[in-house]
Amino acid sequence: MSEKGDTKSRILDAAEKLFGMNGFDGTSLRDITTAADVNLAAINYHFQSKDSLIDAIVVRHIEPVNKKRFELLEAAGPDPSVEQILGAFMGPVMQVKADALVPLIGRILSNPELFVERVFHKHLAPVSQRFVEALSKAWPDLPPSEVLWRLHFSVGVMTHTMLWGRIFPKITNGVCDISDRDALVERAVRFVAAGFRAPASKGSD
Amino acid sequence: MSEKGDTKSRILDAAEKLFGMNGFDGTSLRDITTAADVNLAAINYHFQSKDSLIDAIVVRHIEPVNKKRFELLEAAGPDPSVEQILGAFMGPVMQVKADALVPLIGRILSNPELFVERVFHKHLAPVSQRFVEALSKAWPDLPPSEVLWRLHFSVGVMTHTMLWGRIFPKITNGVCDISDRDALVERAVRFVAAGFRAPASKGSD
DNA sequence: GTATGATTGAAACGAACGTATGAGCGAAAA
DNA sequence: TTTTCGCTCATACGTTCGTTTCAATCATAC
Repeated sequence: MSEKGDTKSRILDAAEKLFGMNGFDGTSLRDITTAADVNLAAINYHFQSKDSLIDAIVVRHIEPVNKKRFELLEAAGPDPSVEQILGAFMGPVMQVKADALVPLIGRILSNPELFVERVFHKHLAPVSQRFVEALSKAWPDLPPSEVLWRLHFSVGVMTHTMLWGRIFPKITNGVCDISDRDALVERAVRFVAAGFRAPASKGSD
Repeated sequence: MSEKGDTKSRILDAAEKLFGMNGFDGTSLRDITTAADVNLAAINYHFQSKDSLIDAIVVRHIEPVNKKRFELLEAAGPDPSVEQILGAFMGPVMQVKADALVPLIGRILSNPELFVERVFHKHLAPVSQRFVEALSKAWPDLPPSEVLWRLHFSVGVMTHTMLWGRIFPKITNGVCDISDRDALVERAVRFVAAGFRAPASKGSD
């Protein structure tokens, strides 16, 4: 078992691709089993339900990403720059290998219902906390609440870029192409890092 | 006809609220007609289909927003600052009156399928073009493609903020609250304006 | 009053969905 | 060989969906 082309893997591969392309609601289990060339019941055998399948996919990719995030943050030393911190935060997400995963991650991060209950509390709260700490240390003038706001904004930049990466070049005559992932991260980090260095608003609570 | 509480208006009001809360796929016509206290067939009588209803809602709100955007840009004079331009771009969206519309706008802007075919080409391409021009003029060092990238990022900030505005405060103990809309716009504009002022990447095509 | 056209009502349609069932298969264990 | 067990198969269940139908109702014009 567990060879590359077995049923379970084929389901996951097809599901990731289709969920990314058409969204979670826009993809039926029959779409997945047809694309994966497996029987419809295989999904309910290997996973228990559609929701559990989504969870499995999310967890499968979010764990290595977070591991990489912490590694990069550690590797940046005791006093990382804002660019290094944000690069560690955004890089592992935006540099995900398979192209099919790019829009999928956008879907996950732009789906509050799915996200809050099943992803945030479990997998992202500690990440958020750790990076807010690092950013507060690197930029002490900024109130913690403002750091959280700007990290929130940065997630928006990241999410939007990935969700639209497949479509946006088509409506801009190929300008905003995301195929060069390293350049993309550099560009995004440059943007949000400058945003972080903006002076704090007066009334930031 | 056309009094405040008539069938057509009640459908629109209920639909906006429910689409914002639960998404387009997550809201059935029966949900809408129940909330609006109208008959199920009323939707297919006043609008032809669910898709047309969505279109009607989108168009109803996107036109005044774009009108306001151009007005603010004009009012900023012949040489507006980056802050003024971005304020004109983001303000009318984020300052939308009814609270129910906030997540709805997030839904619209984070739904590529709906967006590209039915919204972008019709309603947003001219807006994008006009604001890229203004930003290029205000910040001549930046290549036009980089301006487009950063406007793209700014839309991400805006979209994410609105889509998560209802939920994010709950998972941050009330920190990122969006109820003060003016402060929100000021905060977001401050962030993205600083991002725009970052030096251009080397290999920006 | 009566006819007319716009609107609303209850009910049903076919299709697609997630899920469940139980027989059948093949390889490893006995 | 026989048994066992993980897995796949065709098929169907019950629900919900968007949409349609057509009779009933209402306000207005004649």
